[in-house]
Amino acid sequence: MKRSSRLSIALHALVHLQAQPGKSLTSAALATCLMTNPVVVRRVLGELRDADIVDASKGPNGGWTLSRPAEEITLRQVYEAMGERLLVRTESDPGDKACSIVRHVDRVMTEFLNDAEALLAARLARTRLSDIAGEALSHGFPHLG
Amino acid sequence: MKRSSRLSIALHALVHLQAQPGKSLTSAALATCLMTNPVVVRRVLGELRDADIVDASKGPNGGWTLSRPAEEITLRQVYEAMGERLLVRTESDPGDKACSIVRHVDRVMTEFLNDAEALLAARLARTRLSDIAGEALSHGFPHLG
DNA sequence: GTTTCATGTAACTTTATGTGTTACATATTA
DNA sequence: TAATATGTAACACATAAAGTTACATGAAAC
Repeated sequence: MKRSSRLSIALHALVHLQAQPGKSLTSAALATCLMTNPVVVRRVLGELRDADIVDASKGPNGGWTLSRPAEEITLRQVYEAMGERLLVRTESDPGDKACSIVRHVDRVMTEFLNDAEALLAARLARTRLSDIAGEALSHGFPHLG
Repeated sequence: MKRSSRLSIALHALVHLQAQPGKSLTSAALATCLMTNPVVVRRVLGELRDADIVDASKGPNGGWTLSRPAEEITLRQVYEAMGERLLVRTESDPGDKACSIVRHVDRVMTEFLNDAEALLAARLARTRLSDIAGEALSHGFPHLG
């Protein structure tokens, strides 16, 4: 499988949960939908649970549900809950820091990436789970402008 | 070594080339500076050569030089020459496309990432190699604003 | 309380990707 | 023609993500 499909898996699972309000879905059921493994689902949703985005309950009739309405869940919350980086890291070898040019390039790139990360986070905060889930919204993503 | 240090290697090499105007540096010399392997240097600079950012010459006194002044080389050109993505890919498993939710999430994420990519590219276009190389510019990266 | 079912998590395997390395062909200069 | 540098294929190695197995823990239903 591709690298870093975790965010995609998370969103996919959230859309499924939102599509069945009040009903809890098990890791196994979601894994079937997402064509992956129940443990993978638990690992991803576990991070969302720690961020109070979803709830997990054990035992019969247990499973996963949204902690709050889809209108109150932003993509930024999901993104930050997972500790994912949308931007690749471009750091150098640690043993390379003796070179002043390396340090300079690293610092310059780090500043750029930090700024860019904040920019993207702000954009993600504008989109709610309900925005990407509804059929009515087949127009796609709100444009970055 | 870390993931995706290619862009860092490229910038580091370009700064070195710019610091020695008119003088060609060999892959071996650059590899020593960058604490990596000559072949790695050739692989990275080879892509910049294809984009007419650097020139390579063989034989004695051969090596690498900038194709044009550092003021005329933008980070966007470097970035695009390398086919690098600053943003991670978040696509799903190909066999997963039967699910309409997967397709929808993928499309939505792809649109967002494409927009974000264009945004970042525009920012990168504002920065020239000469901006990050000069000692006078110890103030860091031009802020994204 | 016991059974059942679902999450929680550790441990390991598999797979993908980037990087390091060796080897050698090709081209250019003296 | 000898020396030197790039160009590139082929392979080894390291790392990280994902898949998998196994089992402990907890909650509901009977």
